[in-house]
Amino acid sequence: MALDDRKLDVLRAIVEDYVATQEPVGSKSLVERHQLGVSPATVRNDMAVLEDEGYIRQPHTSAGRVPTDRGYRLFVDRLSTVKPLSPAERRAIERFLVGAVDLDDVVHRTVRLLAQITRQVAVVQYPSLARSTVRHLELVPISTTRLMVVMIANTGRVEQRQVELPAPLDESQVTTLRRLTNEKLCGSKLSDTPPLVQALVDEAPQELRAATVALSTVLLETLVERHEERVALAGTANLTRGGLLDFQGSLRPILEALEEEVILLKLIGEVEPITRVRIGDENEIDNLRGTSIVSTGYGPGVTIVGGLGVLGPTRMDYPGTIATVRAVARYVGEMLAQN
Amino acid sequence: MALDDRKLDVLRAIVEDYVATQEPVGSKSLVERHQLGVSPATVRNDMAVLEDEGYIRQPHTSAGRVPTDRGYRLFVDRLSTVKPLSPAERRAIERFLVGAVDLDDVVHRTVRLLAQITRQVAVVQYPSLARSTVRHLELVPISTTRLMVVMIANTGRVEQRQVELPAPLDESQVTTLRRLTNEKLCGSKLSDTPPLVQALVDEAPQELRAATVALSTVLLETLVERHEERVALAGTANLTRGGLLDFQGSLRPILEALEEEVILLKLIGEVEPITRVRIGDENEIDNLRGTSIVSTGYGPGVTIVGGLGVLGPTRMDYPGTIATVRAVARYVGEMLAQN
DNA sequence: ACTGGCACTCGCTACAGTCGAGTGCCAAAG
DNA sequence: CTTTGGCACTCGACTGTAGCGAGTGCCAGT
Repeated sequence: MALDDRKLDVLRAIVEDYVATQEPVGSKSLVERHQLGVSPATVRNDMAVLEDEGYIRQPHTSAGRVPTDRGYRLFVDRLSTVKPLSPAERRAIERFLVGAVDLDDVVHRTVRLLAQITRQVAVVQYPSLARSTVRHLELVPISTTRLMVVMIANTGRVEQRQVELPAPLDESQVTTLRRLTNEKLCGSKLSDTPPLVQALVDEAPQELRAATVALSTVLLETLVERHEERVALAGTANLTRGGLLDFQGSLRPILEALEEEVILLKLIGEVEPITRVRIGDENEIDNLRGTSIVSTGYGPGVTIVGGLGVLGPTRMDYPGTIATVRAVARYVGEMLAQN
Repeated sequence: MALDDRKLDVLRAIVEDYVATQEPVGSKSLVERHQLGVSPATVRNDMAVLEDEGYIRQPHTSAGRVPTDRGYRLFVDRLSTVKPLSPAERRAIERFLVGAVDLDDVVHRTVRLLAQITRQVAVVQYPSLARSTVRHLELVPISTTRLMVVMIANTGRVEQRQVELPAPLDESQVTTLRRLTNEKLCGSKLSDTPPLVQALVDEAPQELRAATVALSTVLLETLVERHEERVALAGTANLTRGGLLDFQGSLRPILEALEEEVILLKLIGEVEPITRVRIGDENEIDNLRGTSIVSTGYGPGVTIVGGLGVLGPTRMDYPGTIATVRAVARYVGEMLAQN
């Protein structure tokens, strides 16, 4: 049976009430709180249909109805209207982000801000190295056989790593090496570096050949393969809101999942600027079924350099959360564009 | 009334049993599990005294006894013997830390290791900048009026910050400025830099005067005053062990406290190599009364460059935790000494 | 197609009763 | 003076019963 407009209205009302009260909602209280223009009995019939179709369910035989993941999905896709942020919220975002002093600062402020406004767990990915270009490579001698390589990306990220040289280099050799690497790599996207690094080795003068080999290993390993991506997390305390009613009582698996950077990256490591909503079981991570995740990409201008998002109970205020996540992503993009 | 040896034995037995079972311990089960050589009635008398003195208490009138903070304190100070780590644990520590590739890596591995072994929340402070010396200062031109300052400390930490110049500088001027700053600051302790930075400004050639002023502001602000200290955290999921029996049911305040870097620093920002144990109410942070914290300093050789520690329920295995924290600190020190 | 009425379900709360671990006290023994 | 066995008492945990009420499904009537 198809769902007519009124049934959709009923579903919307159920979602809204349940999100607000956190209690299963019955037919009577529904008609009281919303102008549906029909009697409780009619609503009950509609509810029976909605339940048959899998959009809502009863926790116990004689209790009210609760939306299912499928119900939330329908709500998000077709029933909710975007809720614009209040001017106060906009101002709060701006005030909070202005004054950030370096990339670390921007990311930390953003993640805290997001957690605070949405009152949920917030995750922000650092600008992805894969999508950055090399601004400068610095080689700092630590001893005659040891260099510290510092890479500065155009997104403001700075990565460092030590490299053990097979043979000692003197000051002028380091200078040459520094010039060569910078000439070769500056301005290129990190994901494009492997062939360039190889060319660097091939073209190096004989005396620097061994050193460039060592250097190239470290460059490839650190900048392309390894932990490459970083994330910041905030607002875990918000998981305890709703006194363990959400998350069926056990925060354990959620906290465990949140400790894994890899998992966080999967959640919010967006490539597209699209805002994505994952509801309950739609989630790929087993530990996080039972939670919903709203994520989006951000970046200066139209290009995307990283993702951010929030995680909360499936019973969350989707319109509000989506609006906030988008707004914060836009502001962060503007912040980055200024550098 | 003074506590004779047997009363101390009884206290020790109570602490051990309670830590193991997590249930109030009664006189009968005590004599069953320990060879005290006396009857339950005698133990009861001793318990009454211990309770008068404030070392133990009854949750309910007709329940067994539970140690108080004061009881744990006495236990830690006088009754517990250091529990040496098993060879397996030692090997696990070594295996886990070997292969760390840069400072970030060392810190992350350490904090996860600590959380895993103790099965509690672990906190590790990055080597304090105040206790580091400057190894190198790099100035990277981003535009003609903008520099990125990258400071590399001897502990491996790298901090960066952008500085807006009052007037454009050309390449050679930047080189001069770089040479001057490095000559002045390299090798000196960060806490000693303020006068040196001032001298740098005073001695700068006329044409670079304005630039050094801008630079000095940023240097002082970033490297000395600002977020200077960083910490890593892991194992929050361990808070949920013991199914909310610890922490009287609410993780909220604890998670909130753990989100504040300032608070974490207070907890483990040790200056001395002494291992410190804070039990329950001894804690200065209100949100964390009800938890215990074991912390110690670490560093290469005898000097201390940072702190690390764990946080758990007052009902924790103190001897084991203390031994682990110390061992991990020692290994981290050795790792750092190798750089 | 909608509505009012009605019987039914079932979780929640309150209350009473039982059980048992553990205590405090006391008088007797060492 | 310390230790011990005995004993009455306390009180939380658990169990079973009963009443309440929100909510449902169904059905007959409009």
